[in-house]
Amino acid sequence: MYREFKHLNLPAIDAEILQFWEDEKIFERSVAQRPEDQAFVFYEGPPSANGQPGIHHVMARAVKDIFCRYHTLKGHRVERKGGWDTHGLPIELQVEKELGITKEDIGKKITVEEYNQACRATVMRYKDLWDELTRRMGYWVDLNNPYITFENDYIESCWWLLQRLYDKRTGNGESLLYKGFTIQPYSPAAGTGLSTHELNMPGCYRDVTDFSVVAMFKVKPEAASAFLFDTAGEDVRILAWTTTPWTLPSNVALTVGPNIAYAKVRTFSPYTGAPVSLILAKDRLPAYFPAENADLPFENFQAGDKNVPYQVEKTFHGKQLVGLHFEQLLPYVSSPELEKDGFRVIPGDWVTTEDGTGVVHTAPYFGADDMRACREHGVPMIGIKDDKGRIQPLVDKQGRFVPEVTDFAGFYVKAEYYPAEVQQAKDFKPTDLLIAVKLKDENKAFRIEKYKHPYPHCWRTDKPVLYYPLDSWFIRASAARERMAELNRTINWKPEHTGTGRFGAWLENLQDWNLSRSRYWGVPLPIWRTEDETEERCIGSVEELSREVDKAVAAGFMAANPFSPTSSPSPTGRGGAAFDLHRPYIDDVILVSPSGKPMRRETDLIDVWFDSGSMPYAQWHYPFENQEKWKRNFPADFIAEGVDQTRGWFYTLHAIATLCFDSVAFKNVVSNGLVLDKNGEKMSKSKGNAADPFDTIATYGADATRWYMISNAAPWENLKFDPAGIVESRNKFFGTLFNTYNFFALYANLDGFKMDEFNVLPYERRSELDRWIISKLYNLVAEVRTAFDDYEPTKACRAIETFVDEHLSNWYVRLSRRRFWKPSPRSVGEGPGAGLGEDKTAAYQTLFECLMVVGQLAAPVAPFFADWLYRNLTAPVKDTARAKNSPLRHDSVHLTDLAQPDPSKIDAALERRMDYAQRICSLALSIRQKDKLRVRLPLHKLLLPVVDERFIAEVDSVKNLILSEINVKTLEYLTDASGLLKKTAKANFKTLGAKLGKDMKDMAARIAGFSNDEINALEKNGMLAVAVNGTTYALTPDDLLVTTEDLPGWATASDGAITVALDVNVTPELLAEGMARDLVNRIQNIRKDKDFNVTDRVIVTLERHPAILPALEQFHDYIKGETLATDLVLADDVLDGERVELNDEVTLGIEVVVN
RNA sequence: AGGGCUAUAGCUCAGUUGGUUAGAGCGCUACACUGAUAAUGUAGAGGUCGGCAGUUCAAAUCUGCCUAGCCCUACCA
Repeated sequence: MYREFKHLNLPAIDAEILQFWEDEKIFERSVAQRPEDQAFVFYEGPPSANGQPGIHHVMARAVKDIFCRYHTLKGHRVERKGGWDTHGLPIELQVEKELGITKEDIGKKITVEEYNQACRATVMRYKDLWDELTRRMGYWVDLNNPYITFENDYIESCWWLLQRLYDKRTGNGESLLYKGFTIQPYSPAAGTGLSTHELNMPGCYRDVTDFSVVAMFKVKPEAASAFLFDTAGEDVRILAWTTTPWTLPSNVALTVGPNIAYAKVRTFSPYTGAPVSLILAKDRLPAYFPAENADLPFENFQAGDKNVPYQVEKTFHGKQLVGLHFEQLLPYVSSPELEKDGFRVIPGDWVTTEDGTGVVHTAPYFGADDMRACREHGVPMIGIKDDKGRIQPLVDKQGRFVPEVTDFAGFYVKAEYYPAEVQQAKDFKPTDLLIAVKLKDENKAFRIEKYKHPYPHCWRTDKPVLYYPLDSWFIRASAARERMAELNRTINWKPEHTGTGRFGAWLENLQDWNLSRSRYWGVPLPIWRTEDETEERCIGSVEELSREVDKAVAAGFMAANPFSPTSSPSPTGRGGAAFDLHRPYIDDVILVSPSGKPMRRETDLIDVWFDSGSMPYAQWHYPFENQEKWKRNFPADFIAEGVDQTRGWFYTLHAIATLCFDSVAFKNVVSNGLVLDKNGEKMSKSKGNAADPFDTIATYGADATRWYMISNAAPWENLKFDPAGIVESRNKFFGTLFNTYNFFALYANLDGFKMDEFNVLPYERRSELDRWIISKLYNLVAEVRTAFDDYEPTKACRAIETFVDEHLSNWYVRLSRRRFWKPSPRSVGEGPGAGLGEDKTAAYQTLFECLMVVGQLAAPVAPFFADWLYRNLTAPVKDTARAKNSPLRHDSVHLTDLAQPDPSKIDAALERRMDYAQRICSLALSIRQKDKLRVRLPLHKLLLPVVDERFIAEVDSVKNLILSEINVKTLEYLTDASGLLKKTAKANFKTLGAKLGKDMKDMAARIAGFSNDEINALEKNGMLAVAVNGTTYALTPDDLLVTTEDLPGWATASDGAITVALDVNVTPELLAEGMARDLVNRIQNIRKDKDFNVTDRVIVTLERHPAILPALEQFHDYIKGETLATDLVLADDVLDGERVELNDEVTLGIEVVVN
C-alpha cells in the first residue's frame, strides 16, 4: 500500500525525515557511497558561534546545501567539513562588555591569560543553537569534525603559510611578508590604533568645530615657475586649506589636480595688506573673492579695508604647477633630502574643487592619501631621527609636538588631550589657533576661520583620533596584483558583476594587506626579532620552534623547552603538546639569534581574515597531515557566502592561494544578498523586525522556507522576507505536489497498483497525453540540470513549479482523472498492462515516473519533502527493488542517481500539438463563460478556421482531449475552400524592419488594410510586390502575421493565430444530457458529503420532477455508471434525502444510501 | 566621496539578439469546475516599464545625465 494522508503537514514531514536521516546515517552514506576520486569540493566559510543565528543564515546555508546535494545526486563525493571562526574583534568586544573591562585593563585588572580564557569560553557559546539550526533546516555539513581556528593545529598551518610568504621573494628580492608602517587611526589618549570597525561604531563620527587655515606657500623663482612671475620680485603664493593646522609644520608638498584649472590672482594680503599674487583653483575663486571686488581700484586700497580688490591675471592647468618648489611654511625641521626633493607641487587625481582651494596641503605622516602621494612622487618624509636612525613624526605618541618644533614643543595638538582644567582655563588657546596666529603674524595666512565638520573619535576615550604612522606587518599583496586579477578572471562569479566590478575593480587598486593587530585573542605572529632589529626569524611549525627553543635553552635564554613532552611544564604550567600557542604563553618563548642575541616575538597578532583565508589548508592541518586529502580538495569547486564577504573571506582565500600556490582557491562562487524584512528594511533586534529562524521552520517547515527563499528571487538579490510568501510556496507548490501524490496513492491502492520497474509499458504504447507529460518531464530534467550547473537555483525552482502546477496537476492529472476513476477491465495474462488494462497501467506508470523525477529534481532545495515523496513512492516495492538491485532500491532520494536528460523522450511536435489543445480549450471555455453556458451542458460543434494543413493534422491528433475537456460533440475545420474565412494581416516587424527602415510605418498601415485576395495571392505565389513611398518591396509570407476574423453568426474567440468558434445552439437532447451531468454531480457531492467510500455501491432515489425526466429517460445507465448506483428510482416524495438546488428554477429531493 | 547593485500592476517577480496587445503568481471582484483540492479555470479591475534627453523606421530593452533605495570601501585637505 502507498501511504495516504489527510492533510499536508510539512513540520511533521520534517520531523519524520530528520529522524530517519539520523537513524540511517543518510548524510554520511550519501558522501561515502561516492568515489573519492570524483570529488566536488566545497568549502564552508565558518560562522562565529558567539552570536545567535538569524534567518539570513538559513538563506546562506540553503544556497550552500543546494549545490552540495545537487552534485551528490550527480554522483560526486561532496565532503563538507564544518568549521568555527573563533578569533576576532567581535569576540573580544563581547568579552570585554561582559567582564565590564576595557582594553587598558588587560594585563592590569585581568591577566592576558584570564582574558584569553574568557574569549575561549565565549566563542562556542551558541554552538548548540547553531547545530540545532543546521539540523532543523536540513543543512548537511559535518558537525562532528569541524575545524576550529583557535586550535593549535589550525594555528600551526597558518604559521606555515606565513613562513611561506616570508620566504617568498618578489623580483626585487623583497619578502612577501614585511614590516612597515601605515597611516592608521590612532588614539593618543588610549595609546592604541583603532580598526575601521571601531571607527564605524555609532557615535564615533561627530561634528566638531576646528580652526581652519588657508595658508600661503611662497613659490620659489626658478625656470619652471617663471610663467607665474610677471613682475620682478613679485610675491607669488599658492593657497592651501587645512582643517588640521597642527599638521602644517609637517608639510612637505602641495597636491594639485593635473587637469583642474587654476588661476593666478593679483591682490593684497588680507591680514597685512601687502601686495601678493595668489594661486588657487579657478572654480574656487568665488569662495574667496567676491565678484564685486574685482572692479575695485588697486590704488585706493589701504591695509585693513574690508573689501580687498583683486584681478585674475591668468589661468592654467594644474600640471603646469607640478614640480614647482616653494619655501617651507614652518621651517622647524628639514633635511638635505627634503631640500632637494621636498617642498614642491605634486599631482593627485583625487583632488577636487568642492571646497578648499583645489590645492591640498600634504603631510605624509598624518594622512593615508598624503603618504601614498608622497611615496609615489618620491617626496621624502619629514621628521626627526630616533636612535636607530628611523625618521619619527613631529608629533609623539601622546599627541604632543616634539622639542624640535620649538614654538610649540610639548603642546598637545588637539585641545581635548589636555586635562579638563587646562582646557577650561580662561586664557587657554588650542594649539591649532596658536599656529594660525603665528602664520597670520608672519604673513603666511590668507584666511582663518572656524569650521564645523565630522571628525572620528575614539570610542573608548571619547577623544579625537589622529591619523598617525604605526608599525605593522604587511603581506605584499600588491606584488601579485596582476596575477590575482588574471586568476580572478577564471572564476565563475554569481552574479558576474561582483567578480568584475566589486571584486575585480578593487583588485586593480590593491594595496598591501595590513596583517598586524595589537590585540590578545588571535593567531600570534610567528616572528622573533632581536632588540636592535638586525636579526629576525619567522617560524613555520611547532617542531621548528621547539628546535629553536632547545638552542635558546642551551644559550641560557630559556629555562626549559615547554614543547618537549619530556620537559617539565613551562613557567605557565602547560607543557608538551598542550602548550597553548596563544598569548601570553607564546610571548614567554625567547629564541637565540645566529649571533647569540636573544630574540623576542613581535607582539602583534594577525588579522583574523588570515585565519579564514587559510582554511583550505588549515582545516586539514596541511602540510603536517592529510597531504593527499588536501591535494584532492584544492581548490574548491564551489563556495558561497554573503556579498559582504567579497573583500573579506573571498579576498583572503584568493590572496593566500595566489601568493602561496599560484592558484585560485575556488572555481565557482555565489555571493548572496541580504535578507531584509518585508518592507525592505534591514532586520535588527533593536527594530524588532528580525524573523526567528526556529519559529519560521517550526511553523512552515524547512522546505517551504527554503523553497520560498530560493524561488522568490536570485540568491544575490536582496530578499524581502515575508512569511506570506512561505505560505504561498507551501500551498501552491508543496500543496499541489502533495495532492498529486495523494491522488496517485488513493487510486493505486484501490486498484492494487504497484510500480514494477521491470515491467514498464514502452512509451510508444502510451497515450498522447502520457507521452506529452513525459516529454515535458525530460525537458524539465534538462532545464533544471542546466540551471543548477549554472548556479541558478531560482531558475530551477521556477521551472519545477511550472511543471508541477501547470503541466502535471492542472493538465495531465485533470485530463487523466477519468482514466484512474473508471473501473478496470481486469484483464488477465502476463506483461505490462495485464490486470489493470493497458491504458490504466500507462497512466499509473507515467504519473509515478513524473513524481519520482520531480522529487529528485526538487531534492536539493526541498530535501525533506523530496525524501518523504521518494520513500512513499518506493516503500511498497522496496523489498523487491533491493532483491533485484533496481533503481528504486535506495533508502533515500539523496542516495539515488539523478535522472539523466534523454532527448529520445522529448517530442517537440507533440508539445506543440498539446499547446494548441490547451489554447483551443482555453478559448472555448472563455466563450462559454461569456455566453453563460456552463461546462456540464454539452454543445454540438467547435469550428476552427485554419490557414494551413499542418495545423489540421496536429489538432486532429489531440481532438478527443479537446472535445472531452470542453464538452463538445464534434470538431470541424473551416478552410479557405469554404469561402467563409475572412483574414486579416499584420506586419511582421521583425522581418520587415531591417528591409524597410523608414518605410516601416507606412508599410504596416498598408498591410493592415490588405484584402482577403491580397493575402491569398501572397500565400499562393509566395511573393507580393508592394509599393510604399515610391519604393517597391517584395513581401514573402513570413512578412505577414495572418489571423482570421470573427465568423458572423458564431460565438468566437481568438489568441494569436488561433481562432475558435462555438456552435451555441442548445437542443433538447443536449439539455437532457447536461441535466444528466448535473444530476451526477449532485449525487457525487452527496456521496462526498456523507463520507462514503469511493467504491461504495449506492441506491439513488430522485424526486419526480418534469425537468429531469428527459435526462433520466435518455441517460439512465450513464447516471448509474458514474455514481456507482445499483438502482436509480423515482419517487413522488423523497423524505429522508437532501434538498438540492439543480438550477435557478428547480430544487430537487435526492436520497443516496449505501446498498 | 568612490565602486557596485536595484527601480516593470497594490505585493513578489519574469521579460531572449531592440520588433508593435509588456506577462506570471499572490491579493481584489464576478462567474464556473471539482469523488486529488490549503487546489483549479474564465473574465474584470489594476502599468506615463523611476525621471529627462539621445540613438533608431521601432526603446522596458542600447547610450548619456539625473533621482531614490541598498551594499561595500573611504581620514577628502
